[in-house]
Amino acid sequence: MLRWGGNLRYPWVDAPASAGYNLPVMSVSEKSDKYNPQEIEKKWQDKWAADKLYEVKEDSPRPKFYALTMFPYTSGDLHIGHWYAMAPSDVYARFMRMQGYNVLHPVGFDAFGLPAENAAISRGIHPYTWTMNNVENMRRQLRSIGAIYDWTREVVTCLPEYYKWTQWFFLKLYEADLAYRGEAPVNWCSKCQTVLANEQVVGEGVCERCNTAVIRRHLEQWFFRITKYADELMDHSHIDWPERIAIMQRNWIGKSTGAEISFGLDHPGVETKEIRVFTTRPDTIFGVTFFVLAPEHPLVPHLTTTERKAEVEKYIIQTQRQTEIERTSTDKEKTGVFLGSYVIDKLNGEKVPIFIADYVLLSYGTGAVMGVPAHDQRDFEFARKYGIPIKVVIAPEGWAGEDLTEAHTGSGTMANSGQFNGLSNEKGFESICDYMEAKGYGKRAVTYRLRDWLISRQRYWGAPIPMIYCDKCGIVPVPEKDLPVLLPPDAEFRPTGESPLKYCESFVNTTCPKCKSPAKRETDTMDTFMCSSWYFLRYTSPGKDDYPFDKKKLKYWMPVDLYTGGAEHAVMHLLYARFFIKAIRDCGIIDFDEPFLKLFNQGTVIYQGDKMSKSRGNVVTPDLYVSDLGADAVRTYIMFVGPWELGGEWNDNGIVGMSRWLNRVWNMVTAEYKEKAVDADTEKEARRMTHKTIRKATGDMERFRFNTMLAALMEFTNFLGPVQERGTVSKAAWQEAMTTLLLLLAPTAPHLTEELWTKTGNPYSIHNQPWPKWDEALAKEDEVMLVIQVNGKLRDKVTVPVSITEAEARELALNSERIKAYTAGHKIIKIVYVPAKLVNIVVS
RNA sequence: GCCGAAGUGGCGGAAUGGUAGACGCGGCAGUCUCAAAAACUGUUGAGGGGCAACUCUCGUGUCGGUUCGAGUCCGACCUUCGGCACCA
Repeated sequence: MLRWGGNLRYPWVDAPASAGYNLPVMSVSEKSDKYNPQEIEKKWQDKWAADKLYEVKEDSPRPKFYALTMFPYTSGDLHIGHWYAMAPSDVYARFMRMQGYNVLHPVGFDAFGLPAENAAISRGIHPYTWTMNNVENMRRQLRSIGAIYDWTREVVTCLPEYYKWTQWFFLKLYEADLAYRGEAPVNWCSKCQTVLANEQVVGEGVCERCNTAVIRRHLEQWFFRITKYADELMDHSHIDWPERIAIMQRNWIGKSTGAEISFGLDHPGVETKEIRVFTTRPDTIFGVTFFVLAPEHPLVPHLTTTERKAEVEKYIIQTQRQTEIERTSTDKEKTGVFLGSYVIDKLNGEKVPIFIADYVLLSYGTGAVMGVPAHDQRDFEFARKYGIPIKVVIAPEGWAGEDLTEAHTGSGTMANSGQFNGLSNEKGFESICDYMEAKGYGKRAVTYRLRDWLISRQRYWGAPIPMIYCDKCGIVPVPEKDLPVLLPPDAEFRPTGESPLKYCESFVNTTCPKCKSPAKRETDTMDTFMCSSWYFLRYTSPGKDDYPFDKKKLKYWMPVDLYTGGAEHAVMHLLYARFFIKAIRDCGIIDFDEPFLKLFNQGTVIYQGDKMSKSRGNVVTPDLYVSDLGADAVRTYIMFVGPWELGGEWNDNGIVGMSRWLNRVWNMVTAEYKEKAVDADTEKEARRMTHKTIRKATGDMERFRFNTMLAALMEFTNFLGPVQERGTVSKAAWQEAMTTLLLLLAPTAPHLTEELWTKTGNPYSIHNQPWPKWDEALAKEDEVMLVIQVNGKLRDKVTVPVSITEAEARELALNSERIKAYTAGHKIIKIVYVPAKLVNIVVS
């Protein structure tokens, strides 16, 4: 007997043989009552919980599988969007469980963050109360899904037992010099009164949370050195992630390879004798005709001549006044001002005028740019506007010295470049770099768009950064034994938006751990993405209180085998978590490189033209559907509407169809089956359908194609309906079909199938049964429809045995009366044959 | 502007380069009923021909191409949605 399927490797799931007649026997009770989802769902949820059916241990002989879904933020209500994330992932986790894995599928709450604090300010509720009330409600709603969550492992990030370890990790990163305090221009949201990471500035430069325009401020803040890991984070070759997400991360990191080139400076009263620029095009160095500094560049005041001073200052003020939106608008005309001073191009000794222009950003590269108008479109526009010469040094093909109408950014032959003339620009790139490195004018260099991760937030509702400022000792970390640094419960929430911690004396005033003199605590709290960078480690070790996790248990479960969630986290959570794992690996805390081996992004649920979310005010709660049709119908519908990765507009048009179908399944299984007119063909067909359906459902499950899996199960029941009515198969074949149907449906509709499984005399629980296997020999068709085409157009169809030979098929096709009508009078040029599928007769 | 994904009936959607529209919703007709709902059965892409069993033509965003054969592959374009956006 042939055995197929991905579970071959795991003998302990060796199911009742797939050939089928020895599957558990069903005895159907005479009394077939109605399907009542409300009753059975409650009953089974309670029983599963009481029996600890879904609690997992690390001592299983089965291989582990860590199936993780991004934990929800404690907004207070679970909506259809949450179900769309959680129900299918539960189905997959259940499928893997039936496939013989020891499956960890935990749940928890991302519980720190601004909305809790806003509720405190606007409604006088303490953030803790607001959050924990929401947690309570969401727990209830999560339970109604009927998922296999192991609630003993629940994580709530705002509880001291959790954030103690968030703070501990901060200290470890600080010890490893991966956390530092530095001054930097930061994104400031005046409404939230806090800084934002670059990733949290969205759209046209507005705050991710409140849509307020973000402004720039210079502040001392805490940073993580994520840029140190830029290269490693660019590499997705060891993880199975959607290419789309990998590309988004790589674009965000934005690696540029080029050179750092030194320009000479000889300006009265300025000590600095060089300014460095970063360029990706060192091959165009001979085309430099101007030089640009960012308006905020510290050298600008010193390089401005007296007669240019007024104009330069005016321009700087003008730049500051612009919002990020205006300044970064691509189609804005390039503007700038000449400082009156010059740098020296070291390669040819020429004087190059220095400008400032707002299109040069202090935060990228060195904050200075060499202007090569002939080969950079921005520089080209700038040069045109200010009458700066445009010097071609990379000749485009066929160029005969005429003026360019736009910058030539492609490749070409080096010209006007002294000793490098005649080289291809690619060769010129290398030669010029070699030359500059030899002369000390510059060197090859790499720059990233990625900035260090700014984690300070001027808010109350977050994990306090465990640092102390002492007048004598400077910055002193809180000793590990003093963790957690607790949030003071009595802070005052003012509508000014300022952090309550700043004004909470009992919190701020402390003693220096080193010298014991009076000192002050850091009042900033950590970005919540810090909390979500390690929660999946905590799930492995519930309640551990002397270390963030149990090392053995961590080693058993990590890394996460499958992580599912929305693609909106591509450059925030997913990048931070990867960085965090690499950082603590380098601190010696763990020994793997990536947190999530496989990533799957489900689509977004849209409602009223927008992503469904509480903050957008367009949520649809599943509670009403659940109380009306049952959680099983909602689960089934969510998975049936389309491929999981696509998402789409929410409507409940078809949900009643799922309810109908589940009812049909109920009636079919509970009704007594009577053999009436058993016929060999139908018997064979029934068994074929059973095994074909197992094959289809298994393949679809593996690919997350839940919609087509359910369609296949529906086709199966559509086939079985008349069979049951007419009693045309043996009781054994019928029971095989029923057993298979329930097992295949078990992950999708866990309550209904459990009820029917036990009701028909099978041992509790269906969720401990192995996934059925198919027998390829039984699944195989023995007759197929042979399609006959003439010139690629369908002209006839005949039923033939699968074993038909090419010669037989050709003969059959040519002798068909229908076909003759199309071939008569034409010359047959060739005949294409696809085995047991199609004959195409090509005629003149 | 750049990167990515997607365009198929009234709707959600299905289809290893080989019968387009599986499955479900909705619609229509019927069974049951005093009637309705529920349930069940049949039917349902558009257009044409035939009393009929049937049959022909067109049809997967647009225009080309490759192929015996294209929803599927290639090129150009249009639309929608996500992401990035003066990154030197």
